[in-house]
Amino acid sequence: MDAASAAAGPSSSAAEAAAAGPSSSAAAARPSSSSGAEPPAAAAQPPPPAAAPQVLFQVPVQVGGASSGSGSSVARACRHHAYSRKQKSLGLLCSNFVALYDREDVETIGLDDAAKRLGVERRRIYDIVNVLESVGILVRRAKNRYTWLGFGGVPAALKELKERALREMSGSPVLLPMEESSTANLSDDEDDKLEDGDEDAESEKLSQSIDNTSDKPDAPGCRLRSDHRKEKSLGLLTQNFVKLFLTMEVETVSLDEAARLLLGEGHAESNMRTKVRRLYDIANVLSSLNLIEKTQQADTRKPAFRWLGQAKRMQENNVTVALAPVRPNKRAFGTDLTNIDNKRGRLDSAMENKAKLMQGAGNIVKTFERQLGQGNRSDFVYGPFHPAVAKKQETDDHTIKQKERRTIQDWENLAVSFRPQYQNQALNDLFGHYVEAWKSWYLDLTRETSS
DNA sequence: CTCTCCCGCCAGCAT
DNA sequence: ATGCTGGCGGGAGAG
Repeated sequence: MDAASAAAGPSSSAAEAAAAGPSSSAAAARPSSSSGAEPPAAAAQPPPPAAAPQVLFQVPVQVGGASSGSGSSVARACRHHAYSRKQKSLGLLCSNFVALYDREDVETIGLDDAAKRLGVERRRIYDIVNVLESVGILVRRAKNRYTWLGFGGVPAALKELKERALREMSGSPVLLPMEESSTANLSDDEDDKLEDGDEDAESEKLSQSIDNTSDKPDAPGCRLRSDHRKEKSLGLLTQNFVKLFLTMEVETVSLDEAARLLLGEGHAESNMRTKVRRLYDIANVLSSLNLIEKTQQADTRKPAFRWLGQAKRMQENNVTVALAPVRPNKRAFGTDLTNIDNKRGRLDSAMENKAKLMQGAGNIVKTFERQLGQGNRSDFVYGPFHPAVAKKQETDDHTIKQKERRTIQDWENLAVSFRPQYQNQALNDLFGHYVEAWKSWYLDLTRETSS
């Protein structure tokens, strides 16, 4: 009740409606509940390599394939052990999804078909598909129909995402003239504005909703709903989450921080929770894609995610097959470790350095709030934030005194008007501060080095 | 206890 | 009207 009411209040109109149902439904829905159809042989299992076109996944677990008639004996025998969340995780489902479709002969995917084959509800497929689309692994073609692009599409998608992010940051007005007026009347937390122009190839899902209102370029009323909804889409959230990694040098981000960054500060707590829940979903599938991995922050031990950036698929036997040069010690989602990272040589080879980065990342929000509170001071320096471009190894011979400086050329062009355009005020401002800080730092540096 | 995150209701949009 | 999408948050499993 408390939760329900609390949730209902702050959130959107749709929220309370949902709030009403859950309790009852949830109860019935739980574990190996009844609810009509027997939960099929759960999710998943890595399909045989040369899977026949009609692969039907089986439960990888002890529960046994217990397909139809509810494997009475077995099921009952270990009833309470029968249900395991892990077997139904989005991550596992994603792995199976990929295993099922990542073949040359696959090109279009039907959601129903996928759901059936994987033995899950259609709803879950949407989750998977939305994030996969965000990273370019597939594209929505039509209702119920997606085209498989495969991992080959990832690099391009990431590149695109990164470019878009940088473009947004560089001040090029990305679009949405009418956004804010619209969100105003929606009682909902208008925390996040709306962002990118999203007419990029891969994100036609988004353009779709824009199409039908196309005739009137400035008819705010119409787009509102869908836009508002779109703003919160898993797909967009995925993209923004990824952008976080692509545009900042911070390697590790806790979902908490991510949520805050993506949400802004107006966070209505319940809102934060929701966002974090979504981020968990996203992180799970991104993890199964090996785009990120779970670790923990050096100092806090707080769980966080590290960007790997090398999408690769898992082989049935759980052996990961790299599609591109990947860095060594890989880790499966969920495992923890101390972050040892041999990827970037000297830059962060030092633990302290790393810890410091993390420390800074952890303080982003607080710092940001402080900044907000006292108007826009522009001389604040965000240590941990360095545009990802910086990773580029430079062979250039600059008069670089400090290691950080080595990446300057990469950013030079951005220096001029490094202005974020994230749809939410907080992120926007955050970047703004960062950029301002960086700019002045950069100017100082150039002044001092070149003269 | 907190952290994770599965689950399915149901709103909103497309057909 | 029907069907497709997918936001959402309850609440249970895992730690």
